Amino acid sequence: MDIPSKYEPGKAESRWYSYWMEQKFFHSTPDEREPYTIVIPPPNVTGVLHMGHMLNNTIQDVLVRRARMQGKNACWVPGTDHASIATEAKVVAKLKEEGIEKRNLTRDEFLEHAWKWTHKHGGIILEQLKRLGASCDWDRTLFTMDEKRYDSVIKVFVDLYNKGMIYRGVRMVNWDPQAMTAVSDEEVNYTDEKSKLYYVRYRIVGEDGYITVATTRPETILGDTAVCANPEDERYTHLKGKKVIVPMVDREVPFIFDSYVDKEFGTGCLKITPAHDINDYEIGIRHKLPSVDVFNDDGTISERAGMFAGVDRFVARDLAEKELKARGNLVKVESYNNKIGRSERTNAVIEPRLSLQWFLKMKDISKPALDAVMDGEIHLHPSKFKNLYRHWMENVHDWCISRQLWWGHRIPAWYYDNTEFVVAETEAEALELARKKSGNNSLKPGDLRQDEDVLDTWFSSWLWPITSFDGINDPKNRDYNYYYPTNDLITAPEILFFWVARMIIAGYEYKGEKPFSNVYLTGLVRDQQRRKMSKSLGNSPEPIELIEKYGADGVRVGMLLCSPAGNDLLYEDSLPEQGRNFANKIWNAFRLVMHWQVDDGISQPESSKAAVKWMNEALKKDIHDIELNFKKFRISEALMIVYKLFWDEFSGWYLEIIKPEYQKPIDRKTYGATIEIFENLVK
RNA sequence: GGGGGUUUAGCUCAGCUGGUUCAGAGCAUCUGCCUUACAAGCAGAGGGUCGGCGGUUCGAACCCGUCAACCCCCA
Repeated sequence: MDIPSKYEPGKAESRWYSYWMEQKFFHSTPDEREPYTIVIPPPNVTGVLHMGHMLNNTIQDVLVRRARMQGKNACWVPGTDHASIATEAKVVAKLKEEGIEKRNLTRDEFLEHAWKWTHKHGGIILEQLKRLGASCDWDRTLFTMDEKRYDSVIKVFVDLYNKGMIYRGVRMVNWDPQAMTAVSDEEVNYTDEKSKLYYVRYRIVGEDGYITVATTRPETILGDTAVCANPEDERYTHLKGKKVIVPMVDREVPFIFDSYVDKEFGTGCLKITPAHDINDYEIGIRHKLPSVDVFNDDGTISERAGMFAGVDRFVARDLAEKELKARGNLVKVESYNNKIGRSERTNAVIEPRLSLQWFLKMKDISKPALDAVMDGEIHLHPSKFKNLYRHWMENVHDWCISRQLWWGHRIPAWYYDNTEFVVAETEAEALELARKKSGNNSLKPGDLRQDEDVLDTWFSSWLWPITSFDGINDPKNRDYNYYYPTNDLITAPEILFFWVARMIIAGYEYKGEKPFSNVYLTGLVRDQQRRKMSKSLGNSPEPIELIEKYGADGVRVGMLLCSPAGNDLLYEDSLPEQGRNFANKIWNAFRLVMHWQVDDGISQPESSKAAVKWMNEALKKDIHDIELNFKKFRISEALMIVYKLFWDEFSGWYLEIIKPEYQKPIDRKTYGATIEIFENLVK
């Protein structure tokens, strides 16, 4: 028998994987065994595998395979996420390349393009996961917008609406003018950026004087409805009850006092634009100020502003500067660093904006989810995230769940006149409800108009552990009652709130039970300069190429060895190299043992006998330690024990001791024991 | 501005309720070896005021205070 001295992972891995698939080793159906369940954090349907996925899914694979070896009925449910904004943006961009503008398409036409795109790219990432060796139950593959998942989301929306937990209202939202949709608070990233601070003077009505206001956004002056100072600021107390004139539009607005204003900042005097700043909005409510929305959906200035109509907001800023200067209202301009909110999806500067949206009340519904983590019903690993979780859950805001997009679950609300609407699962039910509610029995289907907006993507993924087993449509079904609650959830800390917290909330609301017992938060994969690996930076290696070069197991062992829970992983090529070397080490140990001839005639030397005993003890001790580490979700450490056990104890000492002289046979007893040890090790 | 976290070898990190596994592991480095399983290997070696300062204690990487640096989240 000739075995090459170098392990060739490519061949072995693909052969084993097809064998596993053919034998349906990963498939699970409910039986009398204890279940072990993981639902995959669904990757973006049109995405491709990146380093984070590799780390994340490797950990899941380890846990699932371990459960399987422990005799549990292990089920790992794969699937993909429709990723509303991201996918829609990609489709829009692709259509644009073909010379098609989204606004020239009907909703249905656009969705047809989007589905085509999804079908074309949707399978890629799942195939890549197979290359990685992920032992998912592929027969259960799901999509957040397949029929059952879609229906579940609609049902839940209707249910929450009927319980009075979903409402429609005008609120300040984060508006992304490029995607032309509202985004949630969590989808806004704040960065320090250089900007200018403009000092602008406003004439005081009935006096000769001016007051000066500092602002970073002179274009919003058009929407000012007050000027405000701190009530304790003596510089301005004499202006009580006075009015001032807004420059450019010459509107008379009151001078008011509110303790929100920081005396130290700028001139201590703040212009109030309730339509375009969250704090101004709140001050506006307190002082019953009107609000003037000066922007259009795409970030250009609207007719309502009174000037610069149709001009982009950043161009308008420069125009406003010139205009103010020309009118003698501009006192000075300073350079200034301030925090700018940008959309996570499009990187466009977020515009705080008043808008009519759908919201989910979070306060009551999130209570059980807070308790579950605090009481240890659900464990976060590492536990340092507990405090963070509590802080967030105690300060939840209502969740803006509507998005001005087409790709997603369309809000099941039907309007039968401009403001009146009903919420129902189907149009037929809606019609019936509308007739009842309006008292107008002659309403026809054509009189109903469905809400144009879709739901936030997280409004489907927060149900994922439930809908994976169709628990909303059919709560009595066998899978749901067998697999739920799932055991462990593996994900990145950045979506602890986006997703994890909300899944816990949904779990208690719809099943009265936690969705999982353990949450393992992985670190981020970064490069040597600690930069997050990303496509745009181009600092990420291509995962599939790595697999080809080092073998999937090599890459996986390498990554796992140095990524304790919650710690970032600084990637370099030496990692998969180490993994590959380990695979090679195993290969060669196997090769050595396979070459031995067995002779029943010779007896076992004392040295071998002792070695077998010693090796088995070492093995027993390490298995015990490995168990302990798994219990604490210290997977890196567990793997390191295996690594050292195999490399040092087994290969370094044991094999050297029992190794017979060159070309001499080995005794039966030692051989048998060795094979047994080997098999235990490989597990 | 509020909260959380981190700081131990060149790098990534262990180190539990203070005391014989307390200064550790892997990788990297250096030296010597192509020795019949493996050079993707083997044998050996070096390397740290445990962020700074102060305190508690018979005793501190570990507890307390303080300062510093870095990271994350929220406004």
